[in-house]
Amino acid sequence: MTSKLPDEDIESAAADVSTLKKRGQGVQIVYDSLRQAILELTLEPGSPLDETRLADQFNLSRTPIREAMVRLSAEGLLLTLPNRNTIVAPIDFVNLPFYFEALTLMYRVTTRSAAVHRRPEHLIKIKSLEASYAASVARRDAIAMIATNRDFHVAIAEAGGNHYFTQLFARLLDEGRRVLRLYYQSFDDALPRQYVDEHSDMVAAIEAGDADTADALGAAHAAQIVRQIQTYIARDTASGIALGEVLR
Amino acid sequence: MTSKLPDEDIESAAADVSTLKKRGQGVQIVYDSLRQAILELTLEPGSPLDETRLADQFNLSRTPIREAMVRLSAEGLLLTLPNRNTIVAPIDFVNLPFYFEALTLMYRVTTRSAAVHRRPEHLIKIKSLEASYAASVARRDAIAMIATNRDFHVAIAEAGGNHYFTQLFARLLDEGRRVLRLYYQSFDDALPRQYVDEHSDMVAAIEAGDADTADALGAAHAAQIVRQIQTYIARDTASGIALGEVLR
DNA sequence: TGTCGACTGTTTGTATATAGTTTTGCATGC
DNA sequence: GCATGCAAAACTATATACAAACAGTCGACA
Repeated sequence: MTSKLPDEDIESAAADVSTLKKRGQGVQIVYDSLRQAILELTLEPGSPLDETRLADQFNLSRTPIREAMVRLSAEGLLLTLPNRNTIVAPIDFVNLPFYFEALTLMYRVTTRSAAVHRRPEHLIKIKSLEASYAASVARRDAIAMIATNRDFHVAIAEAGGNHYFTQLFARLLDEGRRVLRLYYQSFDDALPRQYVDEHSDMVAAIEAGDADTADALGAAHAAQIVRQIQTYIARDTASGIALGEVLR
Repeated sequence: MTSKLPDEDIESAAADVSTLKKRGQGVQIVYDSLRQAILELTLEPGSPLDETRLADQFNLSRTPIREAMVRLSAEGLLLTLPNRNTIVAPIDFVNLPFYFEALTLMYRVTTRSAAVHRRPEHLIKIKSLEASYAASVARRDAIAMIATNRDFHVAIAEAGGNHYFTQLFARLLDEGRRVLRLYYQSFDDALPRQYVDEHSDMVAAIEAGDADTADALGAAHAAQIVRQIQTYIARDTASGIALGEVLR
């Protein structure tokens, strides 16, 4: 199965804004579009990006395209092969254990910090995103679920106030969006409901300022996710299908 | 006091390689030069960078200069003001407590992980850098001390094997280089000797595979550094000098 | 004398052109 | 049938050109 070129998807995203782009906005539009396409797997891991083609699709010159690509490379979402082309960073299943380790630590640290440093405006935002997540679970909208779940936890991290943690955590959650996207493609919605409850408990602990409980809930939440993904991968690897497309 | 333009410093660095630069090397050279200049405070925090001038100094066009600057911005070492100029990122003394929090956690996590995952080739590299650090302390070479100390701890993080931790830790240590540079300007060399001993203990714990001891030593090492910098800043803030230049 | 506004110079953001490298396809020889 | 070498195409890295935005200055007017 040869991977088709997802020209139309990106092109449509570009066409929406091609008329009202101003000086200084071009790079941002390209960056946002590509980033979203990568994280939602519209652009498959490993697929090549051609500067000239993207320039045509976005109605820009190659210069802002390159700048957006450099930024995405710096974040690890793209891989630049010198004098060769640039590809979407493959999902690194080999290092998944280290990913889980980092993710778990950040879940704990950010939730704990939020319980200590949260202020009213943080709680408002967190609760709003908690509701958005619950709504997307009710709608069984997998893409919205993944995106709002990410935003929910980033909001908690922001309440913690430590910019270094927030940034690493956001990067981990984004990276995780790609794995989760694979994951959610093949299972019922029983577990997301469980997440809704866990989110609710976390918010309560944060609001109460109970750092230890928040920490424990963060750890449990992380363990939950890790266990599910591991189960999924084990099952999938055993049957030997589907992942081959992405592993390459 | 108006900040002088450190043209010559960067220019000399550029001149060294201007003759033997090849396609694909230009951006890397600019990136490395600027990065080093920023971290060693040759380029003062807050000082502006002019693309055209840098292009002249490096004998390149503005395109590779911009690309290097975009990468440095993504790492937080530069601050881009849209349609205005780009400046060296100021040192954020306000968020220093969060910096210390992150640094301490990473010291603990990386040292612990190293004790678990280290392999012979890691130990060889770590010991080599430990010796380099001791040598630069003996020479009372502050710049080398700071740089090798950074490399020593990054090597430990690499032995831990978790790329996410290594990357955050390296970024924190680099950011710290700028603070330490201020710090080392005004004190005797008694404390670096203490660091040499602490490094030695850490290596021993890592080699023995004693994770808990390694963790504790990492925490103690971090606390040591934090306490010293806090003392320095408190004293300096009290006297009201020197920091004004950088705080702006 | 102070304030507002147009003008000018400087610098960035984007477009286009040029040069150099890698890949790919084909042809030729073994 | 397969390997090897050459040529052309494709694409990237860098250079240059152009246009928009902002900062500072000077002058007009209140």
